[in-house]
Order: sequence, then C-alpha cells, then structure tokens
Amino acid sequence: MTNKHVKEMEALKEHLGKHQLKLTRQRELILNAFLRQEHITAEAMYHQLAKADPHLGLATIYRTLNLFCDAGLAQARHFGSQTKYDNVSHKGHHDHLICTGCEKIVEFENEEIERLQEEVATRNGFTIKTHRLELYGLCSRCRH
Amino acid sequence: MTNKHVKEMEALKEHLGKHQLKLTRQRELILNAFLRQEHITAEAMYHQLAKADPHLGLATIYRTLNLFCDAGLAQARHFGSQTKYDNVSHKGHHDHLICTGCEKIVEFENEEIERLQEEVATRNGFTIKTHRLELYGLCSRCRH
DNA sequence: ATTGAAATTGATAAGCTGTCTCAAAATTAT
DNA sequence: ATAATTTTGAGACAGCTTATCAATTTCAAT
Ligand SMILES: [Mn+2]
Ligand SMILES: [Mn+2]
Ligand SMILES: [Zn+2]
Ligand SMILES: [Zn+2]
Repeated sequence: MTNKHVKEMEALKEHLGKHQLKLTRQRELILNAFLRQEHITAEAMYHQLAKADPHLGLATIYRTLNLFCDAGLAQARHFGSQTKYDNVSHKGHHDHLICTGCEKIVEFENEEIERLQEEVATRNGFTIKTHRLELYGLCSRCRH
Repeated sequence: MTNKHVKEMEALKEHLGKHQLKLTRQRELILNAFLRQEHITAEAMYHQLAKADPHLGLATIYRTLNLFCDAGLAQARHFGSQTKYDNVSHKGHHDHLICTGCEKIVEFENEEIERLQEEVATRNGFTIKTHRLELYGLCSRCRH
C-alpha cells in the first residue's frame, strides 16, 4: 500500500489554501488517525495518538477536528454529554441507531422519513436547514 | 379563579408519598411557575423566580425540575448545550421543530414517522426504547 | 538557504452547565 | 412538642470544550 487517504488529504489542503491556513505535522497525523474511525471523541483520539506523539495537546485535537468539520471531512454529533466526530469523508447524510447496552452505532438513511420531515416542516411554515434523528435502544446482541 | 394546577399538584404529592419525599414551599412555588411554561431552562426559572423568592438556590431549581421528571410532569430535553425542561403534564409524546432565528419551538406528532422509525430499527435488529427527532430551520416570520 | 510575517502549538486557565457536599432549616410522624 | 428524616442554599467541584499566550513552526518572498 502506497499512500492512503490521498483524496481526503487533498480536500484538506484545498480548504487550508482557501483560508490561509497551514499544513502541519499535527494536522497530517490527526487526519490519518481520524480517517480510520467512524465516530470518535476528541478525548479518545487524544489517548490513541499519545503513542505516536506524547506531546500532542488535547486542545490541538479539538481544534483540528473542528477544522475537519469546516473542511467537510467531519461532522460533530452531540451524543449525551460527549461530542463524537463523525467521519463523513466517504458518506452522505445519515441518521443513527444507538445501542444503549454496548454503545454500538448503526447508520441509516431513510428517504421516506426525510420526506415526511419536510412535509411536517412545510405544514408548520418552516424551512428545514438541518435535523437530528437518533433512535436509542438495544441491539440484537444486547437484548439477550 | 380558585386553585390552578390542582391535578398536577396531586400527581406530585402522589409521587412524593410513594418515595418518602416531602412537600416544601419551594417545590410548590417551582411547580406553579413551571406549569405556566412549555419549555424552559433551569437558569431561566431561576431568574424568573428570583422576584418571588430571592433566596431560592439554583441547585434547588435543578433538583426540583429533575424531581418533576421523575414524577412524570416534565421531560429533560437537551437542545444544543442547554437542557430545557418540557412541561409534559398535559401532553403525550411529541417531537420538535426549532427556529434557529427566533428560538421558537413548535411541537408535532407524526405517527407515520414513528412507524418508519420502528421499521428501520427492526430491519437492523434493534428494539427502540426512546428517540429524538429535532428539525432545525427558519419559521415563516424569520425567513423574511 | 535565509528571512520574517503569519499561523499553530502546547500548557493551562477559564467558561459553562450541571451535580455534590454539608451544615442549617424545614417537614412530618409520633 | 419532640425527634428522625428530608430539604435547602451556598459554594465547591466535575466534565467537556474553548480561550489565552509565549514559544515554535510554516511558507512565501527574497
Ligand atoms: Mn455517522
Ligand atoms: Mn415539547
Ligand atoms: Zn448493543
Ligand atoms: Zn423564527
């Protein structure tokens, strides 16, 4: 395997270029680690990266993940009291099923629900910009 | 007008009785103020009640609103970084349309969406316990 | 390759929301 | 009234995230 995550790296570089931001060793490091995850907290990335760079600061992780959000590579999702950064570099819009037993997260898309949401909004004179739909319950394994 | 909120007061008393809890002046005061609201933060109640009782502590407000949740009179909803306590004493399940312009909150129920949520869950082997659906956008007034 | 302006980093302080602690006060059963 | 139990209010504390700022790094222009 040669270079991984080339496309995403290009996307980041493009965003940096457009905003007078610089490409740093930390940003590269964090991007490569982030792209291996689906949903992860800043704190978890911090611990995970401590091996690769023990001096990497937590603030840098937060700043960088927020940068990825600006660049369209990540989306911050507030689950409970924590923010999970959703790796959306290779995904379109989706919502979440969350197991309260084992924390498992399953992504889903349902255009029928999306359509009905629009209908509800229109009926009430609203124009939807974003929405959040989270279904909490037990996965098949945790039910037994 | 004689006594308002009698039914809710009875519900609270019943909960208190069942759990060896006491009826205090503060709990009565907070209940009466709370029942006049639809969605309110603890902080907002704190300021609102400062006139009636300047010594009422914020911790007491939080404790009491959480007590109302236990008693089934309120539901804590986490919108953004704040918790709003939803006065559900006179409502069934519902979801929310939220205007990002003026903070207006409109409640709605859509059983078709609820049904589709169940379908999604079943298809993924989940059993739903709760869910949250929030639609963010602009109300008709804020759109112009 | 050097320079130097501008951005970034790491450590830590601060902010924000909400809960915990504990002595004093209030409630309720006796 | 008495006494056991619960509640309150003030402030400390906790969890998560952002702000501050001096030192370091990047990068475009020499
Ligand atoms: Mn996701
Ligand atoms: Mn509501
Ligand atoms: Zn599970
Ligand atoms: Zn509005």
